[in-house]
Amino acid sequence: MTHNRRGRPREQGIDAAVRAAVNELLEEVGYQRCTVDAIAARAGVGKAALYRRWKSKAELVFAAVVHDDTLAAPPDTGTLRGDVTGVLADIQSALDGPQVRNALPGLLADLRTEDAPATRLGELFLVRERAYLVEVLDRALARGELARRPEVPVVHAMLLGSVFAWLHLLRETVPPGGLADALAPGLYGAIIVLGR
Amino acid sequence: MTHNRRGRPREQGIDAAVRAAVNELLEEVGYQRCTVDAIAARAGVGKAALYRRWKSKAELVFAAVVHDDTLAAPPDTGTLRGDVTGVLADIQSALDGPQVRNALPGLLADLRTEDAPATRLGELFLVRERAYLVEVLDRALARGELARRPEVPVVHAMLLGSVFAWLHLLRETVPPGGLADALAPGLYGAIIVLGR
Amino acid sequence: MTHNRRGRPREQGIDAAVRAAVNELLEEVGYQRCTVDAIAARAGVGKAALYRRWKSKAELVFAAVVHDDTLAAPPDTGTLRGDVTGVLADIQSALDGPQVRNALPGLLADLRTEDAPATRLGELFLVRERAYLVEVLDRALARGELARRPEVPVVHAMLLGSVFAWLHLLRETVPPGGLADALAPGLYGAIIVLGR
Amino acid sequence: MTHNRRGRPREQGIDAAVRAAVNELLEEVGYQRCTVDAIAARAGVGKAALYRRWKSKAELVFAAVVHDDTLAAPPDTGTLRGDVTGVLADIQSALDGPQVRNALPGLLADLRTEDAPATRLGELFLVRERAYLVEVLDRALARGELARRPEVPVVHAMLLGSVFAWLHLLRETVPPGGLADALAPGLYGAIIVLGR
DNA sequence: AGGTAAGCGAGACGGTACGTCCTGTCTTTTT
DNA sequence: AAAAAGACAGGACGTACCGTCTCGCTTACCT
Repeated sequence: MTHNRRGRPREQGIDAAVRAAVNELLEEVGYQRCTVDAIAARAGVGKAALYRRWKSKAELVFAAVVHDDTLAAPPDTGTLRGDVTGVLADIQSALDGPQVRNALPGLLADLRTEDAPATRLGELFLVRERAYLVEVLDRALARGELARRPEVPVVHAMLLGSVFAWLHLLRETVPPGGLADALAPGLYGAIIVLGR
Repeated sequence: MTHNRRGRPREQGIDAAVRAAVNELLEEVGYQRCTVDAIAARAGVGKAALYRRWKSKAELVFAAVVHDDTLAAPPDTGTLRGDVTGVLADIQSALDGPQVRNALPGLLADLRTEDAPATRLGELFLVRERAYLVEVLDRALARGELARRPEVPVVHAMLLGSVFAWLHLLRETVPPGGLADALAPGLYGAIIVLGR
Repeated sequence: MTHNRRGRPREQGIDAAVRAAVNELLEEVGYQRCTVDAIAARAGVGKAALYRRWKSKAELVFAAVVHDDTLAAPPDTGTLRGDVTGVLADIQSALDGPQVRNALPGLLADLRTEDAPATRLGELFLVRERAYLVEVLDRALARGELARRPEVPVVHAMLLGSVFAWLHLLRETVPPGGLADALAPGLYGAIIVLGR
Repeated sequence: MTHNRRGRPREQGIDAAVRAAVNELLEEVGYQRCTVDAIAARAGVGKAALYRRWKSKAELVFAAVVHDDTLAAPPDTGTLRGDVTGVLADIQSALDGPQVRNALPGLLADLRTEDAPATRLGELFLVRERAYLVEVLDRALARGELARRPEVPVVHAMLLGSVFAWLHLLRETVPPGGLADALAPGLYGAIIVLGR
């Protein structure tokens, strides 16, 4: 359960208002100039309410940027090829979008600084992503598309990394057919080779 | 030529002292707490001397962290498989190491903020990397290992992204056989499929 | 009567518990760090209960620090000289003591800020003090020790101010014979001169 | 000497600009709402420049409010009676005035909180005041107006305290003839009695 | 040989953000 | 309706860092 039964309960609307404020500010001014004071002001909220919920700006922004429905459902398209495309599209939808695109580099930098719980939040996201991946691979095994399951971290790194590199390292424009379609052939091939 | 002929010439030892100071500090305290003041103090140098050479902390750290011999020689091992492993090893050697590992996320965040010349430095690195990649692919074409040259940005994203994700997103430990060897099979397969 | 008959009656012990908590905290940490939250916590009381009784921290602390028996009885020693010593002792007992000594400066600062009713509390205290003073002077007139009654505010300022300055401005240690005895001769002389 | 010979020297105008800003703000909004940020903004100065010179808001305001010429010259009027009036006028001029009047209570409260150096600043002022007092008393001894020198702290408390109480405790309006003239007769009488 | 332009270490400067703290109010549930 | 608990808005404080500027000094080039 989330908090004690005694005392005034946390106000419901605040989380939503903050999430909205953060996303607006990220889009308008980017991560660095998305100030905690500005967030509080735009959300009509005191800074104390923010720090009562999140322990730093980084965690706050992370929580605002990662929606619950991100990576909501593992796709099942009937073929490994289709599933890989689906996973890539999910990853892209999580890493793309004006807000995340602005936030991610700063977030990576700030979360790394924080003692341990950098893990807490990031892992939460990655763990779910990896679970989807395992499911996709297991389905392919069941279908006979793979003879054995490749190392999951390797596949994870290739899929997640390819999307991330495209968006944040190479800073290429997203190709007309969609990023997932551009990356899927090669990464599908990689998985097939690893699972032979 | 780098500057006017008049006046006192720039002192020679400073670049080396600064590079050393930055690398020590990155390893000891990470990027965020690797302060410009701390760098200057440790290098026994005034801040003005730093800003005379580099236009921001990010460029300074970037310059200190990227050695000239990074990606020095394009590997030629006789096979695409071997060349891919070589490129991956080069990428790893550029992204790994205690300093870069600490610096990279912060660097990505700060360079993104800076107006245009974020490009200047980052691109310089990426452009060379991409040239090596083109050479590797062309060699494979010449050998008949590939029928056509895959989209270079796609290959680039897969290779660079896989290493980056392993080190900075998934934060996995480097496997005993080496990261390049772990990633090479799948990525080699991907290139083969794309070049068919 | 002070409040409606309906609903739960105000709990009796609260005033005493708060007074005790305030005095403990004043002694332990001083006025500024004697937080309203700390008072409530130590008294085992909600903050609302405090603000239902007093309209600000300053009034709360003031009420806790001024005992009812402060300046309880106007001394009558038979001589002006003795009466002055008595008044001084009363003033000292009101301004001295570990709690008041810690509280007074902060109290003065905060009460001054508050709109009008700063007066309400402070005056209450000063008015009673002044009444005692008038009585003392009138007795001296009746005895023939004074020919005319000196300006009361002047006398009041001299008596109260001397004690306050000793304790809070000069921060001298209280002399062995007692502060009242140290100050009485001079101030008695002053009154005599003024009443000649 | 005021600072090291190396490095950029402290800018001269800042102290004056800050002093002016503080005095304006004290008069306009009082001590509590005379914010450090507001001071910095009005003085056109960064907060760092303030905290480089003074270690807290209280010390900053104190320094701005106590001019060097406060209590500049010990008066010599030829008679103790005149000298006492002069000292009282000096004290009043130090404690009165729109700024000091607004600042003093808050200052007393905040300086008391700070560890030791509350002393540093306050004492500086009191020590000079006491020195003047000693000189006045010694002159009176030399003239034969006093047979022996009264306890200085007692006299100090009476003079300083009377003015302070008038202005900050009783909050009486300053009488038409001037506060010094109203208080001088009684306090002169007190000193005479003590010095008999 | 001396002037001068640019370099140098040191450190102060304006600006900006962070995270903490505290006050006075409000909102729960319980009594 | 009052109680304890504790969340809320607002706002100040003091710290930290960045990139710039200003000292007094030093070093090489160019007259």
